[in-house]
Amino acid sequence: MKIEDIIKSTKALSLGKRTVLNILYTQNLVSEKFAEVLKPYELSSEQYNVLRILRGQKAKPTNMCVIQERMLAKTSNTTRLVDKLLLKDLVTREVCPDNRRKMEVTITEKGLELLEELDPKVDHHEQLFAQNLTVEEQELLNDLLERYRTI
Amino acid sequence: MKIEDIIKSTKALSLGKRTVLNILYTQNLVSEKFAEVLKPYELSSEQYNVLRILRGQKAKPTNMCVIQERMLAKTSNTTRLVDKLLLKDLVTREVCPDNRRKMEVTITEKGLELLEELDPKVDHHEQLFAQNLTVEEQELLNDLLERYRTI
DNA sequence: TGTTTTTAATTGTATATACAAATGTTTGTT
DNA sequence: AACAAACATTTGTATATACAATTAAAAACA
Repeated sequence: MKIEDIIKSTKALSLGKRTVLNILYTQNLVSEKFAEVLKPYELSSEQYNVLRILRGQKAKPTNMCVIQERMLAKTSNTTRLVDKLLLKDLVTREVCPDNRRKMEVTITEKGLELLEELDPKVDHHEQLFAQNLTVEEQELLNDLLERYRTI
Repeated sequence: MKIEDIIKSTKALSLGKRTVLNILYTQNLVSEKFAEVLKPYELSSEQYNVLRILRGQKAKPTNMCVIQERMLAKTSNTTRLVDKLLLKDLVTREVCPDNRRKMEVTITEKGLELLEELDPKVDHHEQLFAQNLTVEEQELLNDLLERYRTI
């Protein structure tokens, strides 16, 4: 569906505006579908993202600021996200012995198991959209986005 | 910058995952820059979006549900957004005389003036990104996104 | 050593989003 | 007319984001 029809615009949009709106709307749709995938597990996409980062660290303890810099949205609030994960026993948090300002966050066995259970569902979500384009088209889309966002 | 470098991924990502992350990250960046444009006017992007929709209605009174369906994020809370705009005298809200369930929201002169002042700054924001691609590439990007999100 | 600066994380406040429930109005049905 | 169903909006609660302020520890330095 064309973006003009989606926002029911009365007049034609400039190319620049159309591109911005298309990116915003596509992201909305992808995020919405992803939230549906996570919903049965009572996990928000931001919480999932933190777990994913912790697993990427090979389950080594990870500081708050490392988590923050690896998150897509340079969020302000890693503390409160980790709080939520702690309540569910998906991570542990301890004061770093070398530097007592830092916290060491580690994914638990339970957290790893949850991610493993989610892996195929996350793959499926990605394929839901990817299947609409050929491999070449996907590569092209990635390339265009990467160049588009260069400031 | 490649998406792998941005999230500092230790291992290579699948094409499907890369595309999802690229869309999420690009939208984040575009939205972040847009928030900067609006900040001096103490307007959030969602509030701007409501004003834009009301102007698109040629300043005719518009129901809450019409506003809602035209918003990119099928948000739950048009009421509270309109509340904020009311406080700033950018819109008016009255009970619809034909159907007392409905509300008629109208952009004020002050709201229209604010949008006019913003127009060139919004255009500039769009161009900031658009200038990185040729017209043909932008058309291609729009086309790929549109097809990608088809469920 | 004592003071200042920087760093890491947390907390507070305002705003926005998701979802469910509630309110009030209109429409449809018997 | 009385009751049920549908509709339009609002409200409540939990979560997330943006930004500023605060706390505590470490590093720099006079």
